[in-house]
Amino acid sequence: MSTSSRAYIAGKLRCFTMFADLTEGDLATLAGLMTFKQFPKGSFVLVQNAQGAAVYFLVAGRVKVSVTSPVGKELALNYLEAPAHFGEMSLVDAEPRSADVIAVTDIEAFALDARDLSTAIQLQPELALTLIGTLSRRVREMISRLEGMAFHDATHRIMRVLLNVATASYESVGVPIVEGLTHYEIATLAGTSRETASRVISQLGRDGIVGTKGRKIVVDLLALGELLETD
Amino acid sequence: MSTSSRAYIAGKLRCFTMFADLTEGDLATLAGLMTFKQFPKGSFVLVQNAQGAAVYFLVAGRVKVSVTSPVGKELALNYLEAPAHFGEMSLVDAEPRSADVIAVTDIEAFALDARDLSTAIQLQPELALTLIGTLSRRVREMISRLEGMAFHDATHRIMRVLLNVATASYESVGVPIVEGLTHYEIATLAGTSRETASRVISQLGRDGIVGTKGRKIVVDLLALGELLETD
DNA sequence: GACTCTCTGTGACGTGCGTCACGCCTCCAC
DNA sequence: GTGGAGGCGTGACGCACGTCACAGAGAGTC
Repeated sequence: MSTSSRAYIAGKLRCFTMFADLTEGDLATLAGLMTFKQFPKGSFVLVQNAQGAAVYFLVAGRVKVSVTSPVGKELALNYLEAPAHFGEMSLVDAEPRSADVIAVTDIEAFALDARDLSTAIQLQPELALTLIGTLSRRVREMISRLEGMAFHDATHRIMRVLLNVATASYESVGVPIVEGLTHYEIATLAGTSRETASRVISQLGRDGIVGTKGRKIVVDLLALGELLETD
Repeated sequence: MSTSSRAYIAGKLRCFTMFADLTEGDLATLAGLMTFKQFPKGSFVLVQNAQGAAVYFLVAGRVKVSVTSPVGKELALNYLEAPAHFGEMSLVDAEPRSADVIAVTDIEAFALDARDLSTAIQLQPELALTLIGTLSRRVREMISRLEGMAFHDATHRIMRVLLNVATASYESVGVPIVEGLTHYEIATLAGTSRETASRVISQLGRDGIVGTKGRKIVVDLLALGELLETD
């Protein structure tokens, strides 16, 4: 790999907080372990049940993590935005990939092979802790999704999805809005059908909890939050 | 802590493969970081939403990991048998416990506080990898549970629970049997009601897929496995 | 053995929501 | 603009399963 592309990788890696405090030299070495990859919008970055043992550090774009049933039903596990990493589960065990990762936009990522993980961890022990942290967060998320499926009805789950997405949007952009997600995608996040998602959203509109401007949903965070408390 | 109790801890820790190759000295140091705890059958080892930042190394007994809804419905996430560890999710982030851990039998465990984690990892870097491995496995399990809830009906999920438990029993004892679990507990593992679990099990009995001897269920692994394939 | 407590089996009933069906929007391409 | 494809809204129907209810079986205690 050329020195200049290493410098390019190194620059991108700085965006990850876990690498922010590395020396130039260490960062360059780390960069040398990684390979740069690009995927067009819509392509599969990882596919469920395939072999593969590499973490991906997403530096540009947006991906969807999801699983699909034999009969074609889809359940979305997560949407990730750069900077983020995924695929870390294959690092230690040799199990096949447990979900699809699909590029929602054109994306750029760096891949770190499992074989180089221990080298990377020696360079930056913090990496191990970051991975543990990410995995912990994921287990927590999964538990709360599972609780949702086991304890709450579809209506409730749709509302929770809207609240989460709108809250995230409020925190990053300042507006509590859901956009760029179709009703189908909202449904896959809630583990229910497109029709049910549509019905719930219409009803929330009628109740004045959300406003639907064209294909965007503006959420009254307080009202929706309250509604979710009291059921 | 006395030298003798350290030796006792060290002995118990040897049972964990990740500590098997440590020198006596390192193991003793590690043992010095841990505290020994006992809990009687039925008691709560960890409680959901409580603060707490320690991993527990279970050296004797059996625990149940579960979450409970506000209205008292229960969803079992896992049953763990010594040697196993739990509570590792609180090590890195400061989030409250995301599930209850309840002693199913009298248990003994060693607790390692999060503050001592980096010391422990320096002593035995393998520990970090083990934690990553455990967490990965848990994420996988959660994903597959979630798929179950989203894609399959209650009948199917009950059958899957029976198959898993019986298979585990077959591998450890040589007999494909489900025992020590009530129908209620099976239901909480499948995320359904006690009545549904009962009905499914009776029906499987009538179909000759399982035999119910008293309060034990003997499973025809092949037949049940086939039944789960073809739906 | 008798008593008690928990566990199990099964009927009846109601309903949430998945599915099918179909017409109307919205957005983009040209 | 016009056309087409995908997204959305809503009615109708059916059934899986949660819930209530109660009787019978097992297992542990005295």
